[in-house]
Amino acid sequence: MTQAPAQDRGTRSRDAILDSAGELMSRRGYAATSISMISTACGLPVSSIYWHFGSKDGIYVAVLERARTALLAALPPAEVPGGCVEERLDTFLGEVEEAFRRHPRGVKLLLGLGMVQQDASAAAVAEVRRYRDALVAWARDSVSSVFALEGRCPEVADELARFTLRTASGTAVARWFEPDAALETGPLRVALLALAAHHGVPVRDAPGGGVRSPGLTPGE
Amino acid sequence: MTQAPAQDRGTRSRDAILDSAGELMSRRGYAATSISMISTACGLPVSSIYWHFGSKDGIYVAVLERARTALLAALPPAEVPGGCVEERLDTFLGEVEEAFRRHPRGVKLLLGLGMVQQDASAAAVAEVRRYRDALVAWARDSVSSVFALEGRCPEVADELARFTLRTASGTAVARWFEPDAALETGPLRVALLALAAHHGVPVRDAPGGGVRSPGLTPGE
DNA sequence: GTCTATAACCAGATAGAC
DNA sequence: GTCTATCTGGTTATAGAC
Repeated sequence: MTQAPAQDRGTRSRDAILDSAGELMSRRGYAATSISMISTACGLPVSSIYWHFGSKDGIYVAVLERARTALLAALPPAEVPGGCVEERLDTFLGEVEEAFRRHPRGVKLLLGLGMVQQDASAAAVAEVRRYRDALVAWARDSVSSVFALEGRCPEVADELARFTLRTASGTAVARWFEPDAALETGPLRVALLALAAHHGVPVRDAPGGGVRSPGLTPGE
Repeated sequence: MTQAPAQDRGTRSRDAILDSAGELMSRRGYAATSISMISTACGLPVSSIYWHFGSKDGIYVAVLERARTALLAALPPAEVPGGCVEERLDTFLGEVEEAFRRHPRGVKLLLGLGMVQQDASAAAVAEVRRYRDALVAWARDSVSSVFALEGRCPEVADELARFTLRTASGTAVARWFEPDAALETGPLRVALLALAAHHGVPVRDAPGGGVRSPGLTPGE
C-alpha cells in the first residue's frame, strides 16, 4: 500500500495531464491552448508536464493517441448483427450515433487539430492520419457488413462509408453553431438505402431468395 | 493622378492586409496566426495593421465579413431555373460545387474560426453566425425552389438544406486530409432525391400536372 | 517524479515622429 | 496613413533542488 501508489503516481499524473490537455485542446484548439493553461487545469507544474511529454507537440500526439485508442476500443465490431439489411443498418447507425454522442471530444480533436497540419510535426500529422484511417476502415467494414457486400464491391462500400463519415463530420461542425445538433440518423438512413439501391445493391433480403446480380452468394 | 492614388492608398493597404490575414487564418486558424506574420506577409508594419483594424479580433471580424459578402455576391439567386426537379437539382448542385470549389478559403475560415467561439469577442461570434445563417438561408431557399415547395413544407426544405450543408462541411473537413477531395454531388443528388421522395415531395413533375399539396403520395 | 525559479523569446498592443 | 521603437505580459522550455 505504500509502493503501489508511488508506482502509480507517474501514470496517474500522466493521465491527469492528458485529461486536461484533451479537454482544453478539443474546446479551444491546439494553438489556443497553452502549457500554463494545462498546468493550471490539472494542478501540476509546467515542468512535470515537460518531464512527461517533452514538448507541447508531444502532449498533442499523446492526447490524440489516447483519444484514438479509446474511441476504437469503444466501437463495436464491424460485423454488424441483424437479420436483414434494414435491421443491420439501424444497428450500425445506432452505434455511430452513440459513439458520436459519447466521444464528442475525440471527434472535435480530430476536426480541430486536423487544421493544424500546416505546421504540426510529422509525428502529429501521422497520428491524426492514423486516427482518421482507423475510423474510415471501421466505417467501410461496417457498411460492408450491413449491406452484405462481403468485399465484393469495394467502391460501393467506400462510397457509403465516406458518405456516412462526411455527414458525421458535417454534424460535428454544425454542433459548434448549435451545440444540441444531433447526428440525424433518419435522413442518413434514407440516404444510405437509396445510395445502395442506386448502385444495385439489394437492400431487401429476399427471404428464401438468392441474390440477383452476377454470381454472388446470399447475404445473411 | 497625384491624389487618386493617395486617396486609394488606405483602402489598398486595407485590402492587402485582409488578403494576407485571410489567407493565413484560413490555413492556420485564428490563434496560430500572429500579427507579425500578417505584417510580414503583406509588407506593412504592425502599427498600420492596428491603425486599420484596432486589434487582432478586429482583423478577424473584417476578414470574415469580407469573405461572407464575397461568397454571397458569388452565389446565384435562390430561384433555381429548370424545367423539372432533376434539372433544377443538377443546376443547384453545380452551383454549390462551384461555390465550394472557388471559395475554399471562405469555407475553411468558417470552419476553422468557428472553433474559436470559446473565447472570441461578441462581434466575432456574431459575424461567424451571420456568415453561416446567410448560407443556411440560401440553401433553404434554393432547395425550396428546386423541389417546388413554394414555402409549403418548411421542415422538409430545412432538412434538405441542412443535409446538403452538412455534406458540404463534411467534405471541407475531408479536404484537409485529402486535399483533392471534391464535393461528391453524385451521391448527394441521389440522397436528396430519396429524402424528398421519402417526405412525399413529388420529384417528378407531372407534365400537365398541378401540384398535389396536402396528403400526397406520388412516389413513382 | 515533483517542485521553484528563470531563461529566452514572441505575442498583442501603443507612442509619437513623419 | 505609414513608419521606427518600445512596453508589457505570456509563451515554450530548461536548471537544479528535493
